[in-house]
Amino acid sequence: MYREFKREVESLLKLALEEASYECSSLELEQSEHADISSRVAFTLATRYRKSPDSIASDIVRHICIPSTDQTLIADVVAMGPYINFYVNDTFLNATLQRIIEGTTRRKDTRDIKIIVEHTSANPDGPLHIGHLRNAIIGDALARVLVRSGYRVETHYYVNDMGRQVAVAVWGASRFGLSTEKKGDHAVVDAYIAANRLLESEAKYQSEVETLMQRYEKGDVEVMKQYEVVVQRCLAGIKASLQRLNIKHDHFIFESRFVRSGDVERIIEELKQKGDIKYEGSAVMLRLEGIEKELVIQRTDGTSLYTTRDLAYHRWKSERCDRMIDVFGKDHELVSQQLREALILLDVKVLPEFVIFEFVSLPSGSLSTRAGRYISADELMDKIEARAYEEVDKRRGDLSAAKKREIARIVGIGALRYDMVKVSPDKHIMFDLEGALDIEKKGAPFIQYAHARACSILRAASERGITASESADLDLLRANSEVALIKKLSMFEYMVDNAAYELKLHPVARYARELAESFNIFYKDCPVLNTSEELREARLVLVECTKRILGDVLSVLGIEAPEEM
RNA sequence: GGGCCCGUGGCUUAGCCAGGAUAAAGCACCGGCCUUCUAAGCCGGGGAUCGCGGGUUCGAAUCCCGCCGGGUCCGCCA
Repeated sequence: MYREFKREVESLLKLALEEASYECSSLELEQSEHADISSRVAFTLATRYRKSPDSIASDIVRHICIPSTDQTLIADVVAMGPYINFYVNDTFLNATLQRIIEGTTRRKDTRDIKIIVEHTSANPDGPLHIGHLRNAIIGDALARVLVRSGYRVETHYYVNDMGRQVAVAVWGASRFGLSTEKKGDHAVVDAYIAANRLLESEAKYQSEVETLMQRYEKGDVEVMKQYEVVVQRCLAGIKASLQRLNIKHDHFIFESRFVRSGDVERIIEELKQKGDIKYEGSAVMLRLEGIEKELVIQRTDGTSLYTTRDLAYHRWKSERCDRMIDVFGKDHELVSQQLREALILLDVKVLPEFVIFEFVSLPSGSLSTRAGRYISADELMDKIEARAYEEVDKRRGDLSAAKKREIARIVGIGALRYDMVKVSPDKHIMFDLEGALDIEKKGAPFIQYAHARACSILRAASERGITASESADLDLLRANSEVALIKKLSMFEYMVDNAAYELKLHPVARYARELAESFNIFYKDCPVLNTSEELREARLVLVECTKRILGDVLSVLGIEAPEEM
């Protein structure tokens, strides 16, 4: 509803500026603690028209005419010094609640734009670790935000099955076997680590790995079968981990398909024609506009490279969507620029947009699957759920063990997901396990708790045979904490649209926390069940609306909303 | 060496792109609040020359230049 309010303010302000004959390019509207929306346009005009900002502001306000219809959402506009402050009216507050109750805030497929979001895409050589988790959680939440904002979204996991790493894992599996006891990804990583150790000490095995890669690229049936077993077992494990996190990809795209289909070959030929090419022996390098480092597109032995296969994948994607977004770690930044430039060269119309996030490192140093220096996502989830269980057990001894486990799962995974999206992606994260286990008070559990409280009130009401009624008199909701809460509720769609536009999630995480906070203050201030009948009906509507939006904002972040905790 | 990112109370961050109203939160710390819908809560308090130095501006955490500290990339790896 905030969006509608802002639009009305924009049109009124624009009109007033015309009538007062001021010209400016921007209305300079901003959210403010002093008003529901505020314009500082008077500052800009002051320089040009050589008048004091204060007098310009009051001049503009004199020209603003708030319509007297019952459609308007604006109660008042005042000049506070140089600022022009707008305030919402009762229509706005009531309409906010009505729209939530009617469910008209949902905007499914309203944009008719299809976006492919690629995320996670960890090599199938072992389990996911914290670094992959940041990628997966950002990617998944981004996809959810985009869906909620009205886009059609498809999520991809790009499987690098042709790289050296996987070849090493396959080689290791054939030499050491794969544990049948362990979860697939953990079984594969054992073989992978053992293989790396052996390869480091005895160089003679290197050629065996290379042979394996060449045979796989050529489509050797026997080698393909070997790969199939290893990759599928590993992916099965990875999928299971992702499922625990509430993450599911629509498609797993194997890079090998682009080699086998001849697409990679075609790309290389086209680049040779269109690009600034340099040969070094039989290797082919491509010079790209504005990038110092040239890109190798074909190796001396004629086999393909990751970037070339990725080019084929992106061109293929571009024919299937209107926009594509790749979630990449910071280490892929240069690659992403090369990718983009090469795609332009290939005349691809839909270019990838990149969401780049900074690294996650351990106090002991950077992460390395190869060296076995990582905390697996599974281990982390186990620990965090166990920690959450202690907390639930302490507070809710009355519940069954199964119920407590369920709540611990929701709270633990929620806390993990929230931690990953609450900060800007370009902030480096030093991962500290103890810190993560110490479930932050104002993180996901805080928001989930507010949701559980809302549910608890509604449950108690329905036990007494009272439900949120449509005939409730919403004009009764005018206590400070009630108004503050309704205003927060009105911001939800606006926040989501903004996040979808900026491709940034942390403002949504922040909003979720603020909404929970507003509800907690209301909860303290305003008894719902224990008050007059009219007020009770109205407050139940507010509680119902808050429960829905809390549930919605959590769901946009991929976090479950418990009914009790 | 070059590119990119980060540097805001003891700790973790928001605000920076589109400069303006007392620099905003959380954790930690101190003090209050459970005979009323879950205290994973609420209320109050102390604590920051926004890394440093210049510049632009009526006005700079925000823009520009130069430093300093930290990270990362610069493979015929992915």
